Amino acid sequence: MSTLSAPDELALFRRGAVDLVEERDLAARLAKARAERRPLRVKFGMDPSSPDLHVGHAVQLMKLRALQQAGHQIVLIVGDATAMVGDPSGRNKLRPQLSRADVEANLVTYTSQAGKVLDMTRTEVHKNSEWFDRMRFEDVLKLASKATVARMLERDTFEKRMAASEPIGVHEFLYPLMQGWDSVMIRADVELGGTDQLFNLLVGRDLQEKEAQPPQLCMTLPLINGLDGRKMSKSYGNAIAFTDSAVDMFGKVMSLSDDVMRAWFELLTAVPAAELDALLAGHPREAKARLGEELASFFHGRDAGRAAREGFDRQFRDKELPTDIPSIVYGKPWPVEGLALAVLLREIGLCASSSEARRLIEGGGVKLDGAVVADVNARVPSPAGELLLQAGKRKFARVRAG
RNA sequence: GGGGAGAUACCAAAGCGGCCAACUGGGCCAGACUGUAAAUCUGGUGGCUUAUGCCUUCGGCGGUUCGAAUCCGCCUCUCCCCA
Repeated sequence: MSTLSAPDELALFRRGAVDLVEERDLAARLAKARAERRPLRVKFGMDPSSPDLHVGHAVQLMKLRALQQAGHQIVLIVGDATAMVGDPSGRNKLRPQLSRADVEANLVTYTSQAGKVLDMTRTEVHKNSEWFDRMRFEDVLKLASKATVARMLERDTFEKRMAASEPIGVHEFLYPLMQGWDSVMIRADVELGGTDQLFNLLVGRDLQEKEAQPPQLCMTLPLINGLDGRKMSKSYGNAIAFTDSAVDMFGKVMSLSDDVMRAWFELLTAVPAAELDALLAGHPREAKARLGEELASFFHGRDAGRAAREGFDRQFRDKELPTDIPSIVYGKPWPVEGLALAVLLREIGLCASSSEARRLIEGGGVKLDGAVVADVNARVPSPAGELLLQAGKRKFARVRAG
Protein backbone atom coordinates (compact mmCIF):
# COMPACT_ATOMS: atom_id res chain seq x y z
CA MET A 1 0.00 0.00 0.00
CA SER A 2 2.84 2.31 0.78
CA THR A 3 4.58 4.11 -2.01
CA LEU A 4 7.91 3.83 -0.23
CA SER A 5 10.39 1.02 0.22
CA ALA A 6 10.16 -0.69 3.55
CA PRO A 7 13.34 0.82 5.02
CA ASP A 8 12.38 4.28 3.83
CA GLU A 9 8.97 3.90 5.31
CA LEU A 10 10.40 2.87 8.63
CA ALA A 11 12.71 5.85 8.60
CA LEU A 12 9.81 8.13 7.76
CA PHE A 13 7.90 6.99 10.82
CA ARG A 14 10.90 7.37 13.06
CA ARG A 15 12.05 10.78 11.87
CA GLY A 16 11.63 13.43 14.52
CA ALA A 17 9.75 11.15 16.90
CA VAL A 18 10.58 11.49 20.58
CA ASP A 19 8.77 8.39 21.77
CA LEU A 20 7.74 5.48 19.62
CA VAL A 21 6.02 2.78 21.64
CA GLU A 22 6.72 -0.02 20.85
CA GLU A 23 9.25 0.81 18.24
CA ARG A 24 10.18 -2.82 17.74
CA ASP A 25 6.61 -3.57 16.68
CA LEU A 26 6.64 -0.97 13.99
CA ALA A 27 8.47 -2.91 11.31
CA ALA A 28 6.25 -5.95 11.84
CA ARG A 29 3.14 -3.83 11.76
CA LEU A 30 4.22 -2.16 8.56
CA ALA A 31 5.13 -5.43 6.94
CA LYS A 32 1.78 -6.91 7.84
CA ALA A 33 -0.08 -3.96 6.44
CA ARG A 34 2.00 -4.18 3.32
CA ALA A 35 1.18 -7.87 2.95
CA GLU A 36 -2.51 -7.16 3.44
CA ARG A 37 -2.28 -4.27 1.01
CA ARG A 38 -3.94 -1.92 3.45
CA PRO A 39 -2.75 1.39 4.83
CA LEU A 40 -2.12 1.96 8.53
CA ARG A 41 -4.77 3.98 10.25
CA VAL A 42 -3.03 6.96 11.80
CA LYS A 43 -5.03 8.82 14.41
CA PHE A 44 -4.66 12.40 15.54
CA GLY A 45 -7.02 14.13 17.92
CA MET A 46 -7.87 17.78 18.09
CA ASP A 47 -9.69 19.94 20.54
CA PRO A 48 -12.63 21.78 18.99
CA SER A 49 -12.81 24.44 21.66
CA SER A 50 -9.98 26.43 20.14
CA PRO A 51 -10.17 25.80 16.43
CA ASP A 52 -7.43 28.13 15.32
CA LEU A 53 -4.39 26.12 14.45
CA HIS A 54 -0.86 27.33 14.97
CA VAL A 55 2.53 26.01 13.97
CA GLY A 56 2.66 23.97 17.16
CA HIS A 57 -0.07 21.84 15.60
CA ALA A 58 1.80 21.94 12.34
CA VAL A 59 4.51 19.70 13.76
CA GLN A 60 1.96 16.92 14.02
CA LEU A 61 0.21 17.82 10.81
CA MET A 62 3.43 17.85 8.82
CA LYS A 63 4.11 14.35 10.03
CA LEU A 64 0.60 13.29 9.12
CA ARG A 65 1.08 14.88 5.74
CA ALA A 66 4.20 12.86 5.13
CA LEU A 67 2.47 9.67 6.21
CA GLN A 68 -0.52 10.49 4.10
CA GLN A 69 1.67 11.03 1.09
CA ALA A 70 3.25 7.68 1.79
CA GLY A 71 -0.18 6.15 1.39
CA HIS A 72 -1.47 5.81 4.92
CA GLN A 73 -4.95 6.63 6.13
CA ILE A 74 -5.16 9.67 8.36
CA VAL A 75 -8.01 9.75 10.85
CA LEU A 76 -8.72 13.03 12.59
CA ILE A 77 -10.73 12.89 15.77
CA VAL A 78 -12.56 16.01 16.77
CA GLY A 79 -12.83 15.74 20.51
CA ASP A 80 -16.16 17.44 21.04
CA ALA A 81 -17.09 15.04 23.82
CA THR A 82 -13.68 15.21 25.46
CA ALA A 83 -13.76 19.00 25.25
CA MET A 84 -16.43 18.93 27.92
CA VAL A 85 -13.83 17.55 30.29
CA GLY A 86 -10.94 19.72 29.26
CA ASP A 87 -7.57 18.12 28.86
CA PRO A 88 -5.99 18.12 32.29
CA SER A 89 -2.64 18.97 30.80
CA GLY A 90 -1.59 21.76 33.05
CA ARG A 91 -4.44 24.12 33.54
CA ASN A 92 -7.06 23.44 36.12
CA LYS A 93 -9.99 25.30 34.68
CA LEU A 94 -12.90 23.39 33.36
CA ARG A 95 -13.84 24.35 29.91
CA PRO A 96 -17.24 25.71 29.16
CA GLN A 97 -19.44 23.23 27.43
CA LEU A 98 -19.70 23.94 23.76
CA SER A 99 -23.00 24.07 21.99
CA ARG A 100 -23.60 21.84 18.99
CA ALA A 101 -23.51 24.89 16.77
CA ASP A 102 -20.15 25.97 18.19
CA VAL A 103 -18.73 22.54 17.62
CA GLU A 104 -19.96 22.46 14.06
CA ALA A 105 -18.55 25.90 13.38
CA ASN A 106 -15.21 25.02 14.94
CA LEU A 107 -15.13 21.79 13.01
CA VAL A 108 -15.47 23.65 9.75
CA THR A 109 -12.76 26.11 10.75
CA TYR A 110 -10.50 23.33 11.85
CA THR A 111 -10.81 21.12 8.84
CA SER A 112 -10.34 24.00 6.47
CA GLN A 113 -7.18 25.03 8.32
CA ALA A 114 -5.92 21.47 8.53
CA GLY A 115 -6.56 21.32 4.81
CA LYS A 116 -3.65 23.67 4.32
CA VAL A 117 -1.42 20.81 5.31
CA LEU A 118 -3.40 17.64 4.68
CA ASP A 119 -5.37 16.40 1.73
CA MET A 120 -8.76 16.40 3.38
CA THR A 121 -10.36 14.43 0.56
CA ARG A 122 -8.26 11.49 1.71
CA THR A 123 -8.67 12.15 5.42
CA GLU A 124 -11.26 10.55 7.66
CA VAL A 125 -12.80 12.86 10.24
CA HIS A 126 -14.86 11.79 13.23
CA LYS A 127 -16.35 13.59 16.17
CA ASN A 128 -16.03 11.48 19.26
CA SER A 129 -19.53 12.42 20.34
CA GLU A 130 -20.49 9.92 17.64
CA TRP A 131 -19.83 7.16 20.13
CA PHE A 132 -19.84 8.90 23.48
CA ASP A 133 -23.32 10.31 23.04
CA ARG A 134 -24.62 6.78 22.70
CA MET A 135 -23.12 5.60 25.95
CA ARG A 136 -25.33 4.88 28.91
CA PHE A 137 -24.14 5.43 32.45
CA GLU A 138 -23.47 1.74 32.70
CA ASP A 139 -21.12 1.98 29.73
CA VAL A 140 -19.34 4.89 31.33
CA LEU A 141 -18.80 2.93 34.50
CA LYS A 142 -17.50 0.02 32.51
CA LEU A 143 -15.03 2.28 30.76
CA ALA A 144 -14.02 3.91 34.05
CA SER A 145 -13.33 0.53 35.56
CA LYS A 146 -10.65 -0.17 32.97
CA ALA A 147 -8.10 2.00 34.70
CA THR A 148 -6.95 2.42 38.25
CA VAL A 149 -6.51 5.57 40.26
CA ALA A 150 -2.86 4.73 40.79
CA ARG A 151 -2.40 4.47 37.06
CA MET A 152 -4.04 7.82 36.53
CA LEU A 153 -1.91 9.44 39.17
CA GLU A 154 1.16 8.33 37.25
CA ARG A 155 0.38 10.99 34.78
CA ASP A 156 2.84 13.75 35.49
CA THR A 157 0.36 16.58 35.19
CA PHE A 158 -1.88 14.97 37.77
CA GLU A 159 1.12 14.34 39.94
CA LYS A 160 2.19 17.96 39.69
CA ARG A 161 -1.23 19.26 40.42
CA MET A 162 -1.50 17.02 43.45
CA ALA A 163 1.85 18.30 44.64
CA ALA A 164 0.79 21.88 44.04
CA SER A 165 -2.45 21.30 45.94
CA GLU A 166 -4.55 22.14 42.94
CA PRO A 167 -8.02 20.74 42.58
CA ILE A 168 -8.53 17.74 40.34
CA GLY A 169 -12.04 16.79 39.35
CA VAL A 170 -12.86 13.10 39.36
CA HIS A 171 -14.23 13.45 35.83
CA GLU A 172 -10.81 14.56 34.66
CA PHE A 173 -9.64 11.00 35.06
CA LEU A 174 -12.02 10.14 32.26
CA TYR A 175 -10.19 12.23 29.73
CA PRO A 176 -7.40 9.75 28.98
CA LEU A 177 -9.95 6.95 28.93
CA MET A 178 -12.09 8.79 26.45
CA GLN A 179 -9.16 9.54 24.22
CA GLY A 180 -8.11 5.93 24.47
CA TRP A 181 -11.61 4.75 23.65
CA ASP A 182 -11.45 6.80 20.46
CA SER A 183 -8.57 4.59 19.41
CA VAL A 184 -10.65 1.51 20.04
CA MET A 185 -13.57 2.87 18.06
CA ILE A 186 -11.59 3.73 14.99
CA ARG A 187 -9.20 0.79 15.30
CA ALA A 188 -6.13 2.99 15.20
CA ASP A 189 -2.80 1.48 14.21
CA VAL A 190 -0.83 4.53 15.19
CA GLU A 191 -1.63 7.58 17.24
CA LEU A 192 0.30 10.79 17.05
CA GLY A 193 0.57 13.45 19.68
CA GLY A 194 2.83 15.94 21.37
CA THR A 195 5.20 14.69 24.03
CA ASP A 196 2.70 15.83 26.65
CA GLN A 197 0.24 13.33 25.20
CA LEU A 198 2.27 10.19 25.83
CA PHE A 199 0.17 9.13 28.77
CA ASN A 200 -3.10 9.54 26.91
CA LEU A 201 -1.72 7.64 23.95
CA LEU A 202 -0.60 4.77 26.13
CA VAL A 203 -4.05 4.48 27.66
CA GLY A 204 -5.30 3.90 24.13
CA ARG A 205 -2.93 0.95 23.85
CA ASP A 206 -4.20 -0.52 27.10
CA LEU A 207 -7.82 -0.19 26.10
CA GLN A 208 -7.25 -1.70 22.69
CA GLU A 209 -5.55 -4.70 24.24
CA LYS A 210 -8.47 -5.14 26.62
CA GLU A 211 -10.77 -5.04 23.62
CA ALA A 212 -8.67 -7.64 21.81
CA GLN A 213 -7.38 -5.20 19.25
CA PRO A 214 -3.76 -4.93 18.30
CA PRO A 215 -2.46 -2.08 20.43
CA GLN A 216 -1.67 1.10 18.59
CA LEU A 217 1.80 2.44 18.18
CA CYS A 218 2.22 5.66 20.07
CA MET A 219 4.33 8.32 18.50
CA THR A 220 5.10 11.61 20.15
CA LEU A 221 6.66 14.60 18.49
CA PRO A 222 8.35 17.51 20.22
CA LEU A 223 6.27 20.38 21.41
CA ILE A 224 7.25 23.63 19.89
CA ASN A 225 7.55 26.46 22.32
CA GLY A 226 6.01 29.78 21.58
CA LEU A 227 7.76 33.05 20.88
CA ASP A 228 8.37 33.58 24.57
CA GLY A 229 9.66 30.09 25.28
CA ARG A 230 6.51 28.90 26.97
CA LYS A 231 4.33 26.23 25.44
CA MET A 232 2.83 27.60 22.28
CA SER A 233 -0.78 28.46 22.85
CA LYS A 234 -3.15 30.98 21.45
CA SER A 235 -4.18 32.03 24.90
CA TYR A 236 -0.60 32.95 25.76
CA GLY A 237 -0.44 35.12 22.67
CA ASN A 238 2.84 33.50 21.72
CA ALA A 239 1.71 31.49 18.74
CA ILE A 240 2.19 31.69 15.01
CA ALA A 241 -1.26 30.88 13.69
CA PHE A 242 -2.16 29.36 10.35
CA THR A 243 -4.30 32.38 9.79
CA ASP A 244 -1.50 34.86 10.43
CA SER A 245 -0.54 36.88 7.39
CA ALA A 246 2.71 36.10 5.61
CA VAL A 247 4.13 39.34 7.00
CA ASP A 248 3.20 38.43 10.58
CA MET A 249 4.55 34.93 10.22
CA PHE A 250 7.83 36.21 8.95
CA GLY A 251 8.10 38.84 11.64
CA LYS A 252 7.31 36.39 14.38
CA VAL A 253 9.90 33.95 13.13
CA MET A 254 12.51 36.69 13.16
CA SER A 255 11.90 37.25 16.85
CA LEU A 256 12.52 33.61 17.69
CA SER A 257 15.44 32.63 19.81
CA ASP A 258 18.49 31.42 17.85
CA ASP A 259 18.72 28.13 19.63
CA VAL A 260 15.36 26.83 18.44
CA MET A 261 16.29 27.22 14.77
CA ARG A 262 17.31 23.65 14.14
CA ALA A 263 14.23 22.20 15.77
CA TRP A 264 11.91 24.46 13.86
CA PHE A 265 13.57 23.66 10.56
CA GLU A 266 13.48 19.95 11.19
CA LEU A 267 9.92 19.87 12.40
CA LEU A 268 8.31 22.38 10.12
CA THR A 269 10.18 22.49 6.85
CA ALA A 270 11.42 20.13 4.21
CA VAL A 271 14.86 21.71 4.01
CA PRO A 272 17.32 18.82 3.49
CA ALA A 273 19.74 18.02 6.28
CA ALA A 274 22.90 19.02 4.42
CA GLU A 275 21.47 22.36 3.41
CA LEU A 276 20.27 22.95 6.92
CA ASP A 277 23.70 22.32 8.39
CA ALA A 278 25.18 24.84 6.00
CA LEU A 279 22.51 27.38 6.87
CA LEU A 280 23.00 27.00 10.58
CA ALA A 281 26.75 27.34 10.20
CA GLY A 282 26.22 30.78 8.68
CA HIS A 283 24.82 33.93 10.20
CA PRO A 284 21.80 33.16 12.38
CA ARG A 285 19.82 35.99 10.87
CA GLU A 286 20.13 34.41 7.46
CA ALA A 287 18.90 31.05 8.74
CA LYS A 288 16.04 32.69 10.54
CA ALA A 289 14.99 34.65 7.49
CA ARG A 290 15.04 31.45 5.47
CA LEU A 291 12.84 29.76 8.06
CA GLY A 292 10.44 32.67 8.01
CA GLU A 293 10.26 32.56 4.25
CA GLU A 294 9.74 28.82 4.21
CA LEU A 295 6.87 29.04 6.65
CA ALA A 296 5.22 32.04 5.09
CA SER A 297 5.57 30.42 1.68
CA PHE A 298 4.08 27.15 2.83
CA PHE A 299 0.93 28.82 4.02
CA HIS A 300 0.67 31.74 1.64
CA GLY A 301 2.63 30.78 -1.44
CA ARG A 302 6.10 31.57 -2.74
CA ASP A 303 5.36 35.11 -3.81
CA ALA A 304 3.83 36.11 -0.51
CA GLY A 305 6.71 34.51 1.37
CA ARG A 306 9.30 36.36 -0.63
CA ALA A 307 7.37 39.62 -0.38
CA ALA A 308 7.16 39.25 3.38
CA ARG A 309 10.89 38.85 3.60
CA GLU A 310 11.59 41.78 1.34
CA GLY A 311 9.18 44.00 3.21
CA PHE A 312 10.75 43.02 6.50
CA ASP A 313 14.25 43.76 5.29
CA ARG A 314 13.15 47.09 3.96
CA GLN A 315 11.46 48.09 7.19
CA PHE A 316 13.82 46.74 9.81
CA ARG A 317 17.18 46.20 8.18
CA ASP A 318 17.12 49.21 5.91
CA LYS A 319 14.98 51.25 8.31
CA GLU A 320 12.58 52.31 5.63
CA LEU A 321 8.90 52.80 6.14
CA PRO A 322 6.69 49.82 5.45
CA THR A 323 4.84 49.97 2.17
CA ASP A 324 1.46 49.08 3.54
CA ILE A 325 0.81 51.76 6.14
CA PRO A 326 -2.93 52.08 6.55
CA SER A 327 -4.39 55.45 5.78
CA ILE A 328 -7.04 56.45 8.23
CA VAL A 329 -9.49 59.27 7.99
CA TYR A 330 -10.29 60.71 11.38
CA GLY A 331 -14.03 61.03 11.10
CA LYS A 332 -14.80 63.09 14.16
CA PRO A 333 -14.47 66.85 14.24
CA TRP A 334 -10.91 67.93 14.91
CA PRO A 335 -10.81 70.31 17.89
CA VAL A 336 -9.53 73.77 17.02
CA GLU A 337 -7.14 73.70 19.96
CA GLY A 338 -5.68 70.46 18.62
CA LEU A 339 -6.35 66.81 19.37
CA ALA A 340 -4.53 65.20 22.30
CA LEU A 341 -1.97 62.83 20.83
CA ALA A 342 -2.83 60.11 23.33
CA VAL A 343 -6.47 60.29 22.35
CA LEU A 344 -5.64 60.29 18.67
CA LEU A 345 -3.56 57.13 19.09
CA ARG A 346 -6.46 55.40 20.73
CA GLU A 347 -9.05 56.64 18.29
CA ILE A 348 -7.19 55.29 15.28
CA GLY A 349 -6.50 52.01 17.00
CA LEU A 350 -2.75 52.25 17.44
CA CYS A 351 -3.18 51.95 21.19
CA ALA A 352 -5.83 50.14 23.19
CA SER A 353 -6.49 52.98 25.60
CA SER A 354 -5.41 56.54 26.02
CA SER A 355 -3.63 55.58 29.22
CA GLU A 356 -1.60 53.05 27.30
CA ALA A 357 -0.87 55.70 24.69
CA ARG A 358 0.32 58.08 27.39
CA ARG A 359 2.68 55.46 28.74
CA LEU A 360 4.04 54.82 25.29
CA ILE A 361 4.59 58.52 24.74
CA GLU A 362 6.38 58.86 28.06
CA GLY A 363 8.55 55.92 27.14
CA GLY A 364 9.63 57.57 23.94
CA GLY A 365 7.85 55.09 21.73
CA VAL A 366 5.71 57.44 19.70
CA LYS A 367 6.79 59.25 16.57
CA LEU A 368 4.84 61.92 14.73
CA ASP A 369 6.07 62.54 11.19
CA GLY A 370 9.29 60.76 12.05
CA ALA A 371 10.10 62.71 15.21
CA VAL A 372 9.76 61.37 18.74
CA VAL A 373 7.10 63.14 20.76
CA ALA A 374 7.83 62.87 24.46
CA ASP A 375 5.23 65.29 25.79
CA VAL A 376 2.34 63.30 27.26
CA ASN A 377 -0.03 66.17 26.78
CA ALA A 378 1.03 67.00 23.26
CA ARG A 379 -1.75 68.25 21.05
CA VAL A 380 -1.89 67.67 17.37
CA PRO A 381 -3.25 70.47 15.22
CA SER A 382 -5.62 69.53 12.43
CA PRO A 383 -3.35 68.40 9.61
CA ALA A 384 -3.48 69.94 6.17
CA GLY A 385 -2.40 66.70 4.54
CA GLU A 386 -1.48 63.41 6.12
CA LEU A 387 0.17 62.78 9.45
CA LEU A 388 2.50 59.84 9.86
CA LEU A 389 2.15 58.19 13.23
CA GLN A 390 4.28 55.41 14.64
CA ALA A 391 3.57 53.65 17.91
CA GLY A 392 6.32 51.32 18.98
CA LYS A 393 8.41 49.47 16.47
CA ARG A 394 5.79 48.11 14.21
CA LYS A 395 2.56 50.01 14.35
CA PHE A 396 2.16 52.71 11.74
CA ALA A 397 -0.71 54.80 10.44
CA ARG A 398 -1.28 57.75 8.22
CA VAL A 399 -4.03 60.03 9.38
CA ARG A 400 -5.95 62.81 7.73
CA ALA A 401 -8.73 64.97 9.04
CA GLY A 402 -12.19 64.05 7.84
C1' G B 1 -18.62 13.59 59.40
C1' G B 2 -14.73 16.55 62.47
C1' G B 3 -10.65 20.11 62.62
C1' G B 4 -7.32 23.71 60.29
C1' A B 5 -5.67 27.05 56.25
C1' G B 6 -6.72 30.08 52.19
C1' A B 7 -9.18 33.20 47.84
C1' U B 8 -4.98 39.97 45.95
C1' A B 9 -3.86 42.62 39.07
C1' C B 10 -1.68 37.90 33.05
C1' C B 11 0.98 34.24 36.60
C1' A B 12 3.41 33.71 41.29
C1' A B 13 3.43 36.31 45.72
C1' A B 14 3.65 40.60 49.68
C1' G B 15 0.38 43.79 52.18
C1' C B 16 -3.42 42.64 57.55
C1' G B 17 -7.25 50.11 59.46
C1' G B 18 -5.07 55.61 56.54
C1' C B 19 1.67 56.79 53.55
C1' C B 20 -2.42 51.29 48.46
C1' A B 21 -3.93 51.70 41.84
C1' A B 22 -1.54 48.14 45.91
C1' C B 23 6.01 45.54 47.56
C1' U B 24 8.67 41.93 44.72
C1' G B 25 9.69 38.21 40.81
C1' G B 26 8.19 36.17 36.07
C1' G B 27 5.69 37.40 31.67
C1' C B 28 4.44 41.39 28.49
C1' C B 29 5.09 46.57 26.20
C1' A B 30 8.46 50.55 25.12
C1' G B 31 13.53 52.85 24.97
C1' A B 32 19.25 51.91 24.53
C1' C B 33 22.47 48.12 22.34
C1' U B 34 21.47 44.60 18.13
C1' G B 35 20.50 40.44 13.73
C1' U B 36 12.74 42.82 15.57
C1' A B 37 18.06 36.75 18.51
C1' A B 38 20.23 36.05 23.34
C1' A B 39 22.40 38.65 27.36
C1' U B 40 22.49 43.47 29.63
C1' C B 41 20.70 48.41 31.16
C1' U B 42 16.30 51.96 31.66
C1' G B 43 11.13 53.08 32.02
C1' G B 44 6.22 51.17 32.06
C1' U B 45 2.54 47.31 32.98
C1' G B 46 -6.52 49.61 35.80
C1' G B 47 -9.43 53.50 33.22
C1' C B 48 -10.53 58.73 32.00
C1' U B 49 -10.15 64.68 26.00
C1' U B 50 -5.76 66.76 28.32
C1' A B 51 -4.58 64.79 35.23
C1' U B 52 0.86 66.52 42.01
C1' G B 53 -7.11 65.58 39.45
C1' C B 54 -11.21 62.14 38.97
C1' C B 55 -13.38 57.08 38.56
C1' U B 56 -13.28 51.60 39.22
C1' U B 57 -10.35 47.37 41.43
C1' C B 58 -7.90 43.04 46.16
C1' G B 59 -13.65 35.80 45.50
C1' G B 60 -19.39 37.62 46.25
C1' C B 61 -23.04 40.33 49.25
C1' G B 62 -23.86 43.14 53.50
C1' G B 63 -21.91 45.61 58.10
C1' U B 64 -18.40 48.47 61.57
C1' U B 65 -15.46 53.05 60.81
C1' C B 66 -14.18 59.90 59.33
C1' G B 67 -11.51 56.03 56.44
C1' A B 68 -11.31 48.76 54.76
C1' A B 69 -7.43 44.63 50.36
C1' U B 70 -6.84 45.01 55.65
C1' C B 71 -11.97 44.37 61.17
C1' C B 72 -17.13 41.66 61.61
C1' G B 73 -21.31 38.45 59.48
C1' C B 74 -23.21 35.47 55.74
C1' C B 75 -22.34 33.15 50.96
C1' U B 76 -19.33 30.79 47.00
C1' C B 77 -14.89 28.21 45.80
C1' U B 78 -10.15 25.66 47.03
C1' C B 79 -6.37 23.08 49.78
C1' C B 80 -4.50 20.26 54.04
C1' C B 81 -5.08 16.93 58.33
C1' C B 82 -8.21 13.31 60.92
C1' A B 83 -12.41 9.73 60.22
